[in-house]
Amino acid sequence: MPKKVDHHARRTRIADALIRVAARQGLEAVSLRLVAAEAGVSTGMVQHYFRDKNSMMAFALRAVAERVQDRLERARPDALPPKESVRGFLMQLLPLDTERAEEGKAALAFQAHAAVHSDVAGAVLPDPAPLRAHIADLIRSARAGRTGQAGRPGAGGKARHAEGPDPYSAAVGLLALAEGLGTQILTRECTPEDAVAALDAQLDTAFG
Amino acid sequence: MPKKVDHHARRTRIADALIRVAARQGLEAVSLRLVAAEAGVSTGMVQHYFRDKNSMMAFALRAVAERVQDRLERARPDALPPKESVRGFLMQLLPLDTERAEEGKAALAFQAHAAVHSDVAGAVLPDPAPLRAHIADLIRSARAGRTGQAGRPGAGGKARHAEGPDPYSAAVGLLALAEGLGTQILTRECTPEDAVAALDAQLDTAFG
DNA sequence: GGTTTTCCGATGCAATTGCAATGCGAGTAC
DNA sequence: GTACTCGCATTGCAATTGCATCGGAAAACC
Repeated sequence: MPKKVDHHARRTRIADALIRVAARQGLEAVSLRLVAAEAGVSTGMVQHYFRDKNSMMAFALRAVAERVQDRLERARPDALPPKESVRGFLMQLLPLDTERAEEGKAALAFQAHAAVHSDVAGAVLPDPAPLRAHIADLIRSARAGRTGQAGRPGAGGKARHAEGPDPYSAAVGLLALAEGLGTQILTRECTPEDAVAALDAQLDTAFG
Repeated sequence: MPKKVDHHARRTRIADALIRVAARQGLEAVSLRLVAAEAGVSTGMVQHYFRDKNSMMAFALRAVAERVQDRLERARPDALPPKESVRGFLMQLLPLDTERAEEGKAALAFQAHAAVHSDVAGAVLPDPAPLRAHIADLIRSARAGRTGQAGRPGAGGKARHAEGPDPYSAAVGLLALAEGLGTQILTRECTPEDAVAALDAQLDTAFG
């Protein structure tokens, strides 16, 4: 048997180059040759690891999604009170530094791509439900804590009192809000300060 | 002097074709020939009305923005109570029917484009501040009304009591939320029902 | 050490791209 | 009626695109 190479590593390296190009010049500028040049490899190698451009795009799409997911995992300080924990999550979704801005631009480009090519997106993108459920649980536990009951994030028990919106709707809203604020920051429709203020305001109401 | 034609109408017709192509296949698929074919004209005519592809894209970018703006103007029922008025606005931003879904896909594609080519976007996109200010005023007037004072939407007076988040942050949040929910609907991350529920929940808290 | 199988660089090709150049027809001003 | 100018269709071209093909080189297994 011949040379043993880490296929996944090679593919990821190429996908990273693709993401960089997409973040800098948009998906329209993504071509086999340009991606290969950005990755510092030959176009032949790109062809070797991806049967065609579409599969390369699909892999990169998954790669951005995983990158975001990874950052969320890393920023999971379960020791903090629920509200601060959720705030930590959502802040990670805002493009507040150059690294996340680049990532956000790539993610935005891929969102547009996914909206049009829903077939590849559906097969590759992760299910957003678990994250929503986790945040909803944190909201529930925070409210339970405020009324004296011990919060049990995993139990999914229903709070009796309604001192705020339905936790699930609040979770969906918080995530969508972070995403919307993120794209508005990227398109300069919104300053980072206003975005953080709006997010904090929404956090305050969601947690009662 | 020769034939007299409505330049703006021609350009708009071409831009509409571009938007249709972008909504169906994404901005990557936009080419002079395809847009011309979609518009039912020759590529020569497209070249006649747009010096190059970039200026055509810029014009189309402005066209989508104006289309959204027009729908918002049309859906401005000032007779309704403030909360319902704002709800009417925000609902128009959600892609709940096929027409708005198509428009939303095009808008999403252009957002990604604008995030990367901020120069053209900045020169062409409208200022989001007036809309935010209007919504913030509606929030203020609704709260004033609830404490017995007459609401004066244009006055911008500051409410003394804090029975909710800062109106400006609430307005920024509501608009960003609608945008985020809209893209999540388009990417199938979120059902329309969940989106409407999340939006209504947020409306309830914003208006106290 | 030979074999074999994977890796991947190089080249070629048909299709498509944005755009320039050319030409002409039609309609208006005179 | 004539001339002139704008409106636009056609054609051509260099560059780029995605992809197929070929060839060699390097490494693991016998």
